[in-house]
Amino acid sequence: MKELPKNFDHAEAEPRIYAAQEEAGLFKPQGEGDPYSIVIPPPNVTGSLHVGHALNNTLQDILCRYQRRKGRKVLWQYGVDHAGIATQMVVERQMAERQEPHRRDIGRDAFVQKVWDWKAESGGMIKNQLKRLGASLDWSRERFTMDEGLSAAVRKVFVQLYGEGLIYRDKRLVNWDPKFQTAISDLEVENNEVNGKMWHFAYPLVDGEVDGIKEIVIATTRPETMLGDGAVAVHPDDERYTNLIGKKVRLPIVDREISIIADEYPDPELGTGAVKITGAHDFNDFEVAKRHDIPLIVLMDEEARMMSTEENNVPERFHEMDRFEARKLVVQEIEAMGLLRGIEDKLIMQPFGDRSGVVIEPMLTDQWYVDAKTLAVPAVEAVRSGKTKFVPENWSKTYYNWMDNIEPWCISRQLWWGHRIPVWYGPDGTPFCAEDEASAHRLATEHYGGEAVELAQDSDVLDTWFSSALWPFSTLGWPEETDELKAFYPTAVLSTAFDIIFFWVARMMMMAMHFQKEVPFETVYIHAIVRDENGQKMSKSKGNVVDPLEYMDEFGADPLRFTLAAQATQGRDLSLSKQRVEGYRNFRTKLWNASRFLQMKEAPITDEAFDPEALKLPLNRWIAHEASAMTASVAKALDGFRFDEAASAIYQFAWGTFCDWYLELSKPVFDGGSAEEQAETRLVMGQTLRTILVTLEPFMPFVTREIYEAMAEGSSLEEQSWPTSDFSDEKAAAEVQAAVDLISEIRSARTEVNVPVGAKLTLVALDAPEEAKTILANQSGAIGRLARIETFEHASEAPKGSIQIVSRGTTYALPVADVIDLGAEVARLDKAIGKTEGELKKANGKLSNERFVQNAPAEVVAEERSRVEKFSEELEQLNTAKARLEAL
RNA sequence: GCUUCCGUAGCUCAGCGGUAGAGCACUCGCUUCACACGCGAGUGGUCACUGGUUCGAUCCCAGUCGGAAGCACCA
Repeated sequence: MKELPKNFDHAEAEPRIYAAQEEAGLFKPQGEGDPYSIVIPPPNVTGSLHVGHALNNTLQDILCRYQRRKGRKVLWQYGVDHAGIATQMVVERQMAERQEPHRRDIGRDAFVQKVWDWKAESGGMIKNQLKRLGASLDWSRERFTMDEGLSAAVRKVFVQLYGEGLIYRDKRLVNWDPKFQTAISDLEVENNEVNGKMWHFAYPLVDGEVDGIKEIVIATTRPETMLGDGAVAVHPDDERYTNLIGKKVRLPIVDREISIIADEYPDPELGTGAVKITGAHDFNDFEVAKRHDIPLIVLMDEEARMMSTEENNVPERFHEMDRFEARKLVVQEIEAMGLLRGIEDKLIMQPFGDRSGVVIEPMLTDQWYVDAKTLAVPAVEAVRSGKTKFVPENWSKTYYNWMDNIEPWCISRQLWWGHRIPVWYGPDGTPFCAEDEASAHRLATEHYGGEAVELAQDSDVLDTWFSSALWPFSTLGWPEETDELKAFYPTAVLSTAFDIIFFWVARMMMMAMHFQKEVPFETVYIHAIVRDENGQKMSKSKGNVVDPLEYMDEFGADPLRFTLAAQATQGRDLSLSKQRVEGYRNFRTKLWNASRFLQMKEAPITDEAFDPEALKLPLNRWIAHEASAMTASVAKALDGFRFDEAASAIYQFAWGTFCDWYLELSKPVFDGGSAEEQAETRLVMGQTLRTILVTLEPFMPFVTREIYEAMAEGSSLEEQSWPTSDFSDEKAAAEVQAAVDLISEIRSARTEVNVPVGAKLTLVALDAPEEAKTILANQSGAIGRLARIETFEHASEAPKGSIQIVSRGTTYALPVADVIDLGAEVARLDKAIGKTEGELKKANGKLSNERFVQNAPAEVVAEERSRVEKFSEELEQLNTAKARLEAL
């Protein structure tokens, strides 16, 4: 044994241990066991570790380390994604800060090179942070979505889906981010409530009055879009407007005639019941416009500035005007024309780009789409049939809900950083989709009858999620048929927060089912959201973001990990508080000190053959019995993703059972036991510590390894397999438990009656049955030391001036003579009597209910009968004790 | 509006048909030879409310109230 220092220095030990393990190749797949794999949800290349990562990676690490102990050949696949918008934004910002030319000035290739340079320098910061956390990822297999291999996978998938008609080009409205000047997905749009206004504008009827009406009033929150109105719609059943349907109105400012049409879309209850239809700038209007063949009039350019063109008829004075300025001007002009009919204040939902923070504009553009509806069918079926399971199960509803309402997936982005769309256009715009330019040329040559032509590649790139949707198999080498793919696909678990079910899980499921004909993972484990200690969602704007690195600095990675695991309950968010982390730091210290105690008693972790059946001392048989129960329950908990239950089972056993009782009860063995008993106890101590360390290692990989190193003779923690002892000895367990109970009751009585802590007492067992006598004899050392009993006696009558306690049917008297506080003792007995009476009454009540006796299962009734018996006896003894006391 | 989830000790949360639990906090005591980041002993709960099912409900069902989240919509 190497002597453990008085304290564990996490700041020194953790990096040292991690480096040694990485060096030793322990994080790579080991051995010949049944493969087990997890792919990390790829962090953004721009990302740094936040508590969500800390939680998710702690849980994955626990699973991986646990499976390694169980002999599985584990691959935990690492990698990051290229985060199209985020990364381009970061690099552009950096260029601006350095006052370098804008990307448009340096051109596409130079800019992309700059991004690669940035990545080499500052990308993947999260890697070292994950190492600090102790994540046992296989770093040697690191992948990046823009790697050559993964890019090849992307091209292959695109080309195949295109060939199958599952990728197509279409002109539709998209969410346009005017800041980044690209389409973004619905999921990157945040809808926020803002204070807005609703303006009422009158559009005059062209042919004069109809039934006394000369105008129709529409309401809008976005006046600038009226310049592109193609119609006014009313509900066909809205009697106010029936006579106006088919009439024309004159659109002010642009001075254009548009029709009043009937459509189911307007809700007569809302606004004025008449809706302006701006097909090119509103998702709902777009649908209406399509139904009625209403022209789509585009008003804005890529920066969401107004345009004045021949097609849109917008007056020249609006040209290149910001959309919000245009709004003011439109209102002004309408008012000047006397057509403003009202302004209301209104809370409106406005879409914002989650990264740019600017108002998103619906824009009519050409984009590439994936036919998600078709791909979703097998992906849904895989979950319905149970091939992939959600844990907790109820998240599958969210998944179905999303999948059942899935929209075409817009995969093109007007960015420079990302996978370029593998489509080339001929001089007449004919698209040729191929995995590389040469193949595109072959297709083109064939198409144009042997003539070689110039081709221009589509300038857009693919949505980042397009490449990360392939992650579970592209990281394993696909489209190559690699050994890894064969061994590790499908993966065992995907662990993630619920907010990514749509973003990612759904898309991985679709791509995997289509290209592998096999699910990407057997289980989707959805973990909680980490909130602050007040249960508030963490956000930068609230300033309540907890930095996991700070906790690691202060307490080390082990306590943070244990805290996260212990709080990772299913179906509930977790609140992370410093106090909690501190508490588990204390647990680590407790274990450390217990190990130092073992060293003091010269009880190392040995490789000696250990057969619990051969143990002699009930104490040792008891702890072996408890230890095997603990390891079984931890395994069961982990198999069911109950990290909280697993953590608490270890904590309970290590502190509550091993330290508080076993080590204390071992002390009298070392005081007065035989040499054999001491040797046996040393052996069992070491074995039990080994069990604790092995089961705790997935949760606290650092301190467990440090202790094991120091305590073990000739073995290392990493070569231990998961303890699977099914040893059990109810008799020994009952005996030790009886002693533990008696000690507790004596301690409790002593305190309540104010017996001085140091006073050594005599314990008199009153008419004890044989069984109790045996236990008393076997456990006198333990009881003597822990309950401060000097002598043990047997009698039929309690000595005068005794505290009396009833434990497991036997009355024990503790003569304390003058020390006794008579009033306190009577109160104590009264309390016990009251409690027992209550229980007795409840049990009797049940048994006197005929229907209970008739209907309840026999064993429940029997249990209740034995409770009555037990409580009656106990009550009698307590009453006798009280009578005795009062007779004094 | 639709769909989830949650109301259990002061706090954070387990439990989920048959004796209410943990950690922290709190109170009292303790230099007991591993540990004061500790040891020992305690205090603290009509398990949100109302009905129903059941021999029996914190647990199942329905509703009410309170809180959170996601999705959709708001001209």
